[in-house]
Amino acid sequence: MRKQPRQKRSQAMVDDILEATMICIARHGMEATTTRKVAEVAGISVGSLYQYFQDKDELYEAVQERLTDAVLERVVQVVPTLPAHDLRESVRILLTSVADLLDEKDGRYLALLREWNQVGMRAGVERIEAKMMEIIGMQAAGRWDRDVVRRLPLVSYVLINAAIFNLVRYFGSPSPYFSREELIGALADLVSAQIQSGAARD
Amino acid sequence: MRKQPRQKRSQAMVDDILEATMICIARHGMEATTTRKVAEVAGISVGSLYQYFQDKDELYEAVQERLTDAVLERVVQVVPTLPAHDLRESVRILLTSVADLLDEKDGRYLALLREWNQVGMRAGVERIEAKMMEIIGMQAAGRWDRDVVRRLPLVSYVLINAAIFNLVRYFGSPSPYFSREELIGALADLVSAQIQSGAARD
DNA sequence: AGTTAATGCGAACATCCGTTCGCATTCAAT
DNA sequence: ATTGAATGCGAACGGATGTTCGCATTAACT
Repeated sequence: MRKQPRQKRSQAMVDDILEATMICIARHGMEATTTRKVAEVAGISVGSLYQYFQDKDELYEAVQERLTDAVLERVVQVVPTLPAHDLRESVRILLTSVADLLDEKDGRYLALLREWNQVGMRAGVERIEAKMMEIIGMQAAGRWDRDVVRRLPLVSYVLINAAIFNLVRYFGSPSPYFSREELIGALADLVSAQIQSGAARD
Repeated sequence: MRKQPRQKRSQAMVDDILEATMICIARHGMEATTTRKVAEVAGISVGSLYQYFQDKDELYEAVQERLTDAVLERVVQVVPTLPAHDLRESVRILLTSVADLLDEKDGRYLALLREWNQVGMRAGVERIEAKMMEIIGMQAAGRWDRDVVRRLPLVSYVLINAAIFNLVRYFGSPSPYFSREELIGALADLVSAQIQSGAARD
């Protein structure tokens, strides 16, 4: 990378490049995404691409950060509205806001989230997980009894992963047997029931 | 592919090649796995590889089938023992048998399952899912009340995905806060509670 | 032992990849 | 309008990849 972008045109370019990268990944997956294709979709040259990103990895890191930021932004946006609802409805609202994001822009975010196990992508899932843990923790504070809180880390882990991967899987190839809303409803049931019950075991 | 393997040495070779492919994927991921590396690990030449597999894709398909077969074999093996236990214990046994497989052979199966969203790999997850649905259905037959059974497809879908991806994620990078057994326990709680309760909603 | 078909090999080929670099263009400041 | 820096370009480079093909080796059968 030669320098930080100083002129307006180049700042817009960084944005175009990231957007183009996401489009490429959404179209043909991460493996088939090349610097040349990204440049082509962005309407620039490969050379310009390398002025703002040291290498392909750095490009992917930036794009992953974009995904994570987008998810977290949605989540944070709805958090203030949650105290007005019961647990199940809160979960439903939360999941719907993420699901809406995955539906946007021809599934650009969805395609990215699907590649979570690619090197350099895992950090994103961990950031999302951490934020969700925090939100659950806030809901729990002083309201639920000790036993529920004690098992919260494990239960949260399981539930967050369950929610994320069910959404990714369903949106990637929706089952004809139930709708998006039914899926989210089932997940909301799952999460709220499991948290409130405190999990049957000792 | 020139011909079907007729001699013993060549039949063993097909096996070596598949094993080598899995080792390569486990070591450096699917993206970094090349025909040359596979041949090297298998101790053969690239030319020989192409005698038994038309192209790289066919190799991957075969390897994915291997993974699916291995998982289903384990599952089918423990199914007859399930009626002796309650639902939660049944789920625990089932999950443990899959988890054991993922632990085997330096995580060869785990690495493969992580790449489920790669093209040509999704069929495997669907086969596993179908089998699990069948098992759950058998357990349900005549034993659970109508309302539980009616919601079974959706609830099963959610729970199976929750179980698979929680296992894959945990085994891929285990959390230091809880053990493998605790994770499986939590999943068993989740699945059994959710199925038996019939899900709180209408 | 000799013959033939099956099997194994690996250098060679075309293609594509990530990345670089010298040059052309544009911008901002004078 | 001139200048010097910032930005944009794309042909070119070295290396890796999937795949092929003619030849060497091995097994099976007479």
